Amino acid sequence: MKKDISTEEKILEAARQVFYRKGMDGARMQEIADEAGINKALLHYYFRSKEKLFEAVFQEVIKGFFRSIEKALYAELPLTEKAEYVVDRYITMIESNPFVPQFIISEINRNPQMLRNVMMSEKFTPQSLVDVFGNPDVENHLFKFDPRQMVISLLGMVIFPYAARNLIQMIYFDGDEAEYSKFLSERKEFVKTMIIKMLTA
Amino acid sequence: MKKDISTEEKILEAARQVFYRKGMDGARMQEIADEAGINKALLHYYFRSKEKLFEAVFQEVIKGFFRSIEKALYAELPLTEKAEYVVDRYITMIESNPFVPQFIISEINRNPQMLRNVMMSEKFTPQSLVDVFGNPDVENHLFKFDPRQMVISLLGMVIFPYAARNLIQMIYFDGDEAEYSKFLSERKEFVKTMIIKMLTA
DNA sequence: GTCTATATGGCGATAGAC
DNA sequence: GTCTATCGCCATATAGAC
Repeated sequence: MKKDISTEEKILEAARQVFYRKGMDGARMQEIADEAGINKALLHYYFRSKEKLFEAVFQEVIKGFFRSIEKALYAELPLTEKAEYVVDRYITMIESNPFVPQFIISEINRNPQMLRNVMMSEKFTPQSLVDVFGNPDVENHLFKFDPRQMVISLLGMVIFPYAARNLIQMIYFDGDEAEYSKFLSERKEFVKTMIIKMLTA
Repeated sequence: MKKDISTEEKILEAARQVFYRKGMDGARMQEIADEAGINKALLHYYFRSKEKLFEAVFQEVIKGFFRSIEKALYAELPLTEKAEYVVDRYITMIESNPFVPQFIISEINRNPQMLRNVMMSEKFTPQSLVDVFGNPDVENHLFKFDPRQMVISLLGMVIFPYAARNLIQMIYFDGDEAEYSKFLSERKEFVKTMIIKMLTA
């Protein structure tokens, strides 16, 4: 049934856009319907309720987010190169979904149980990112720190500029969108350089 | 009029708590009234509308956030020590308001204009944090990078663990709150060390 | 200033025709 | 599967007594 899939996809795509902008509580079913070019009642036909629709979108986003960097984590590379590779993949991925970080951070608190469910349903192995920095087969000076400190730092450096985009853009770039985009495009190189510095004596 | 101030303060405090947990759209005036131990109608007596009440809370939070680190920025210290001092102050401040980062990130998108207004009404000089790293009177190897790259990195490393607390806690700490708190308490030292590494050859 | 009671509008959800 | 019409509730906001 081509028609079915097409409509369901249209709804999910529209819902994603609206939920990105407004969040679960701020979003309106009418707005999603308009965005999808269909009637409001159809949303309830495909997904029973707003809550269910949101869960479907949230699951989809979370899954995509984690899967997209999994490959980089298992690459057979020495520590520093692997770290560079991870940063590269991560930023590239966010660049193509720039609203995801803020969306996730905003919605996490609303229903932590939902996040747990998504994590369970898929077999996420986030430990592997820790392994990248916890691997002791390379000379480095991080032993006195929990390797997760490095992981969180990497994630913070990569994600924060997107999660807090509007704030940063206004404060440090006078609201100039183009200038901030340029800044972000130069950031990949900077973060790579800094991660390597952090990993070496 | 002691009574007036007391009630208004009670409302603001209650509103802050509820808005932290639920956000602007998720919050209910009834819940704020209950939290403040007063009647719902009183909220409208003191603040005309939910929107106005939220703006008052948001302004207050933003102002407090920026002011609290301003002192550290003007300290007369050499680059590395100043950077350490800033990190220290920042984390200490967030530790006493751990829900603020996520709150700000979540609400920024809703109404960027409001943020602009707050920035205008106060005379924020965020440039000073850039000056910390842009100061060329110290030997360092950052010249080929925009000093704002350092600023955003520092902020990301400091803020991200709080903004994405629930997510990180679940993924990397198996949901163990105590363990994550311990992790955070060790983080101040880690970030300081890393910032210094990033600033030196 | 603070309360109770009520108006008003909007939103999620459903009924039912096609 | 898709639409129009409508229900029923709930949240913001106001009226008005005290």
